[in-house]
Amino acid sequence: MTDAPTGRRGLTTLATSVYDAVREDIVQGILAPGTKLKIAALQSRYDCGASPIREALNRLSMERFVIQSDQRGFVVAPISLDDFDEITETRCLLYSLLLPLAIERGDQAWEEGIIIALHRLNKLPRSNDLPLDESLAGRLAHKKFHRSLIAASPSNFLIEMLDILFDFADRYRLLVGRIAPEELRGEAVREHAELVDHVISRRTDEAVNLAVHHVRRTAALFRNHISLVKSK
Amino acid sequence: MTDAPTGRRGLTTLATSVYDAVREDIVQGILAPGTKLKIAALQSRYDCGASPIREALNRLSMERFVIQSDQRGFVVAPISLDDFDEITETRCLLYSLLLPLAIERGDQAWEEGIIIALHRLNKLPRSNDLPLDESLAGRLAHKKFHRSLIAASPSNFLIEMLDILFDFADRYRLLVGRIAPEELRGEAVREHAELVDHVISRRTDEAVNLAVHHVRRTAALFRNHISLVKSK
DNA sequence: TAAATCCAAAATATCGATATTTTTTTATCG
DNA sequence: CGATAAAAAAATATCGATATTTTGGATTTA
Repeated sequence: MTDAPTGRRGLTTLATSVYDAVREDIVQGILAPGTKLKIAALQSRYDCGASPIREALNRLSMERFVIQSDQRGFVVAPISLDDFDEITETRCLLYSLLLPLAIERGDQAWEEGIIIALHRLNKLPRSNDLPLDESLAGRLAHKKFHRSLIAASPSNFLIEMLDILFDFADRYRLLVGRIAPEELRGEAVREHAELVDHVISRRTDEAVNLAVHHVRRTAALFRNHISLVKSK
Repeated sequence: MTDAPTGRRGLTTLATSVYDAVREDIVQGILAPGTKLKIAALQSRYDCGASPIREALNRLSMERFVIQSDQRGFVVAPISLDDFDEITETRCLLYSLLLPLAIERGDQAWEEGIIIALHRLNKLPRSNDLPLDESLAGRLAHKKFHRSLIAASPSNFLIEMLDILFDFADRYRLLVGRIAPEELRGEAVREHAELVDHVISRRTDEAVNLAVHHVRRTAALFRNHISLVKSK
């Protein structure tokens, strides 16, 4: 789920697990936008000293999940309609840019990566209470699917940026809450399949149009509700 | 010069000044690619404890100036031809994407920002020993000029990414050393003026072509020398 | 002599304590 | 009273010390 920067081998560090945990808590909205992140509070929450907490927050501030200001600590990144629109717009721009390049350059392994990612996304075990697209596993599979489409494009910088933007968008979606009625979920599944078809068949324009439409439509679904979200 | 994330008011922190210093040392090549960044060494170099050092390095690792691996510390990001090509390619892609949008959306303030940035770049006091484009002030002005061109585009995420990529590219340029003969510097000056002309006159295609050409030509100037750079 | 093992030295990650700075509260003055 | 100043409380940033992990030899072993 994470974009952790630390080349992870077997052993991890406290700083890294705090990073993971806080990041996920922010995306899930457990830590509300604007919340003050007090070191002492996080220390007791994660049962460690100040150093791992501060290292984690320093990392998150570079990703913009957290806002840091010298001598005044850290807050969870606030939300706004403008911010959301910019996230959506940037995602669309990057898909328009990268999808054609991936289609042009993609090889067999790339195609197969897409097929696998779609398969895994669709075959995820469904739980009754929690909608698939709010579960950690569901979100991760969805993110990996989106990434697989552009995996063959020539810029890892931009691929990673899209990953982060995906999580930003997910935060807004989760903050707004379960707004997607069943038929809309079905529509997403259909769009995914259709998108894969376009991409694999190298129908560049159709693929881009659908990808952008998919992002915009999903965004529009809950854009109106954003102003209702409670911040701190 | 910096992309420091910390909303800076009057007072700063040790962590932030170490962040600035190490970042600049990496861009200048004073800290060579691949160099192990030992906490104790940095402590005596910057005369502070481990915490500010580690916080600075954690920030830098998220920007990819530094590579972190859990339990094994930090190294200066290594260099490679592939990495350099990806940086160059991504910069070209982003200019192709953002410049048309900026031209389309830019208002008078945007135009004037470009004029000012170019003016400041050209009027910088020249010192005899250090070429302008290797001085901190010169590089900063150059970066600001490039940013001014796309400042009106709709994605701050991508504008900031280009800023970082500019510094990545500058690191390679500075590592390779003074390879730009006088006439080539003159050519850069001419290209800048021409580029501004295209942009302000809304000649989108010409502007994009020249911007991409400018980036690629500059990159090609020292690409061959990269393999000669000594890493650690 | 290449590989595996053990050990010492070095380095990292983390803790607990504290100086500094900011925030909140209380008191004072016009 | 509202504004301001002083004092107290809270929070941040940083230090110095230490447990843990990795690294780099020696040393042994197959």
